[in-house]
This record gives sequence, C-alpha cells and structure tokens, in this order.
Amino acid sequence: MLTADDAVDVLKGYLSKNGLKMTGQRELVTQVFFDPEHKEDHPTVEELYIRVRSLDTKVGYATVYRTLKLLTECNLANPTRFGENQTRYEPEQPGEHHDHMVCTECNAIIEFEDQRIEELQELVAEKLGFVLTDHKMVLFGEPLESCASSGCRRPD
Amino acid sequence: MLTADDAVDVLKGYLSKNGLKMTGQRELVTQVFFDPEHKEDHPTVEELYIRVRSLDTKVGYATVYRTLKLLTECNLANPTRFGENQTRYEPEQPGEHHDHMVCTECNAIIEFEDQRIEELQELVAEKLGFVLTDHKMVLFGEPLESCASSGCRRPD
DNA sequence: ATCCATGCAAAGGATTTGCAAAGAT
DNA sequence: ATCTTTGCAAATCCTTTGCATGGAT
Repeated sequence: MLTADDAVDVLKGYLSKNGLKMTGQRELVTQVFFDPEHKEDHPTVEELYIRVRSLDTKVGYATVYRTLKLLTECNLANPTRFGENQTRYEPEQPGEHHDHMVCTECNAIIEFEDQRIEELQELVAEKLGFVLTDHKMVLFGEPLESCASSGCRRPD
Repeated sequence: MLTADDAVDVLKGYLSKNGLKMTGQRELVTQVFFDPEHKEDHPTVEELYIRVRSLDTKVGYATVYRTLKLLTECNLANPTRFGENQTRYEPEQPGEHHDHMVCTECNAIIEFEDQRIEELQELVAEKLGFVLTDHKMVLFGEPLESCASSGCRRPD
C-alpha cells in the first residue's frame, strides 16, 4: 500500500528527473490527496482545493490543477469522468487497477476489480490490432435495495 | 437497421408524447445525424453543426445542442467522452450496443462488441447489489502496425 | 544567480440559458 | 390563440494561461 509519504517520494523523483522543483504546495496537495481518511474518495479539483485550503489558506486554485496534472503524469493520479461535467481524480496504487460502479440513485461511486474482464479487454484489443495501454470502464446501475439500507455512500 | 427516417419517427413519437413539437430543424439534425454516409462517425456537436449548416445556413448552434439532448432522451443518441474535452455523439441502434477502442497514435475510434464482457459486467453489477442499466467502456491502445498501414481511420 | 513555481486574474473552450421574434398544433 | 422553438448573444462552468513576484537549487 502506497502511503502519502511514498507518493511524495515518487513525485520528488519525477520532479528532479525532469528539472522541476518540489515545493511546499506540491507536497501539501499530494499529502491531502493521499490522506487515508479520504482513500475511497474520487475528489474533484474543487473538493481537493477545499481540503487543501483548510490547511493552508494561501494555496491557489491553479496550483491544485497544476499539481494534479503532475501527479497524473507520474501515475499517482487517475482522472476519470463519471458522467458529470467535471473530472474526478483518484489516487493510484501502482500495479493495482479498479473500475467503477455508479449508483443511479445516489451517485455513489463504488470501486471494483474483475480480472476476467481485464483479460478479455486485452484479448479484444489484440484482435483489433492493438496493444492495450489503458482503459476506462464505468458501470451504471440501480441498487437492488434502496440506498439508505445498502452500502451506497453519497460522495457529495 | 434503423434508418434516418425511422429515427425521425421515433423522435416524433417522443415529442408528441411530451407535448413538444416537430420542426424542420429537428428533422434536419436527425437526418444528418443518421445519414448512412457518416454511420461510423462519432461527431462532436461542432462537426454535426457544420454538416447541418451546409444544408441550411440558418440553423443555430444552440438548436443542434438542444436537438441532440432530445435525441439522447429518446435513446437515439449516445453521448460519450473519448478523453477529449468535448462530447461525441453516436447514433443508437435499438438493441445494439458496442464499445470503443481508441488508437493512441491517430485517435481513430473503432467500434467493437464483446458479449462475454457484457455478461461479466452484469454479473459484477449484480454482485455489488445493482441492476446494470448502462455502461461506458473505452479501451486505449497502440496499433501493432503503424496507422498508415492498419485499419485506423483518422476521424478528424 | 538562475530558473521554476505561485497566486491572481484574465482568457479559453464547451455548453447552457434568457429573450424577443417566428413557428407549430 | 396558445404555447413551443428558434437564433442570437450573453452567461456559465470547468480548466488553462500570462505575468509579476516569491521560492528552490
């Protein structure tokens, strides 16, 4: 399991390798993004900005955007659209991959992994003449029981 | 196979059922959207607007947006994001479903269908306590042969 | 000392909306 | 006649960028 500190280290490596600099803001954004308390969140830039702001009121919106772009470049963040008009980001665990199920009743985002689907995706890509480099899969569904009683958590 | 005229009929039904009105613009947009010559396209609003404009210079941008929203409501259009900052729409065939493979070299969008994946998606949803109502799956991959020689068609 | 990063505000691009005029039932 | 739709422009939302200042190596 990648801790927030590990993530900061990975970012540091990426930055120095590219002649860029580690800064207090970049570290703070990374720490907040990887905070285990929000592990299952899929925050928007705004949500992350608010969390960062509560720790340092001077950080600008653009810095959060720019840092998230950096984190994406070094595979620490994964941007995804869940049918809304804004990008959500989730912390990446190296070597792990999961897809998402969105509850049509309460918009909760539930993570899952299915190795059989992943394998089939590679096969399909190959049959089409490609080497699979990435994929996005989002399932939408109605909960069998009402959300109140089920595991759905309203993310916003 | 749903023809453009069939689509117009479906739209008419939807409109009258909802106290809305068929208009020349709505019919034109629908015809252009379902034009068999562009069957495999996944046009953006702008691309569609340009095609519509070439037939009737007086149609407004907003009308194309609004018509596409109506078509989506009656399941004649399916909006999807392919990692760009704009929505692409594809004509829907009732009872048919396909997913997409995007070429990372030339951005060609290739359609495919895989029944095994569809089945697994339903199983996964069920196991999570949902009835699958929709899904989006986009694969990204590098072409085994360079695009020039392979089946990739540059869509834009 | 030299570059890079920051914060702000302005710009950008996609999409939506308000409104007066035109159109459909 | 009534209510909807249209086209235009303005507004909105998310995201990116330019620039002067502050910060990291």
